[in-house]
Amino acid sequence: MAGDEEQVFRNFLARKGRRWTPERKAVLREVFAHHDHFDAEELHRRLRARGLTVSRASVYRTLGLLVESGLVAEVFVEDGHMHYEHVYGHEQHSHLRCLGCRRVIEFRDEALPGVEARLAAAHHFQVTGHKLEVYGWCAACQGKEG
Amino acid sequence: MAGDEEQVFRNFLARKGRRWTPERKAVLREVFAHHDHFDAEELHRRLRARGLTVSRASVYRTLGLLVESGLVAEVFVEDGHMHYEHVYGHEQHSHLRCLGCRRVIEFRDEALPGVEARLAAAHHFQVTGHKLEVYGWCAACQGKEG
DNA sequence: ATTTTTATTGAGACTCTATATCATTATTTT
DNA sequence: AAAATAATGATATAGAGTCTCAATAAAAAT
Ligand SMILES: [Mn+2]
Ligand SMILES: [Mn+2]
Ligand SMILES: [Zn+2]
Ligand SMILES: [Zn+2]
Repeated sequence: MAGDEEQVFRNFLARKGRRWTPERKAVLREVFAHHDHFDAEELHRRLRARGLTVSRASVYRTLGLLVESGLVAEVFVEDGHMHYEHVYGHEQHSHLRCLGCRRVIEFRDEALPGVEARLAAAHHFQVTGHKLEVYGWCAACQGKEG
Repeated sequence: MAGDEEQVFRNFLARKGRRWTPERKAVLREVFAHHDHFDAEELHRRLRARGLTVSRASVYRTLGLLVESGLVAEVFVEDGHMHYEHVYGHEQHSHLRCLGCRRVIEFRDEALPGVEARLAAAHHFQVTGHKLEVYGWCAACQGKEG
């Protein structure tokens, strides 16, 4: 299960008639090298820092494929652009965000599966996932709102 | 409480040393004229259609102020840009989105206040709000995933 | 192994959303 | 009425993300 993301991605690509390339491999590896939230330009920078030449266009394109495959998820918009995280091999979780220092705390809550189930039943939806962000002020930032 | 948004906005502006102008009034009125989800350009178009001349810049600026005041909320990103809704005078709700036809269903779930409360306690957060989106396929769109 | 087919790449142009600049105008205060 | 200062609109600018296309490389066919 863990470390298996390459096989999952290759299967996904094969199923869609897409190809496995060194660029896609490099992006996949970098995305799964750290557990953190990142954006496209940062990912591009990291790859270059490792001496791997993957164009900006290919980074964006591969990121799209990774999201489509379900290995990676869009987490939130900050500073006017999307941020991502790898999700394959990790428990589903949500994000608690401090409006002051912008710190992000990951959390799991047992109530969410119930919410999904109720919605599926009430609206005849085939629910595939959800995104929950909770906002507020962390202990350190409380009272600095002005 | 309902229809009170003008007074709330004027108070908000006064408190921040900002001014009440015809342009801000026009934007506020248009935002509260319909209950739907909209984007900045659409709002601008609607104002022009009414014969009101408010520049694009002022639309974006006023939208920012409305969000800051809490009268309006950012709901989701679609087609690469933000969508909004007025929230003042309405019960808090979340959004169920069909990945096929992009239809949006509003819903309320009793579990959410509990989630907020548990997070506040566990992380010493002063929680101010949350945003929940649930994704899936509506009855009409199921099986068209390809 | 060679050839053929076709997806991918990279460079840069381009689109679009959103913000910044700044001279002019309007609101608020004195 | 005058002074102070915030807001406006036109336009420029920034930034994220997509598109184009000729060259290249992966996979399939022979
Ligand atoms: Mn996370
Ligand atoms: Mn809504
Ligand atoms: Zn904080
Ligand atoms: Zn649908």
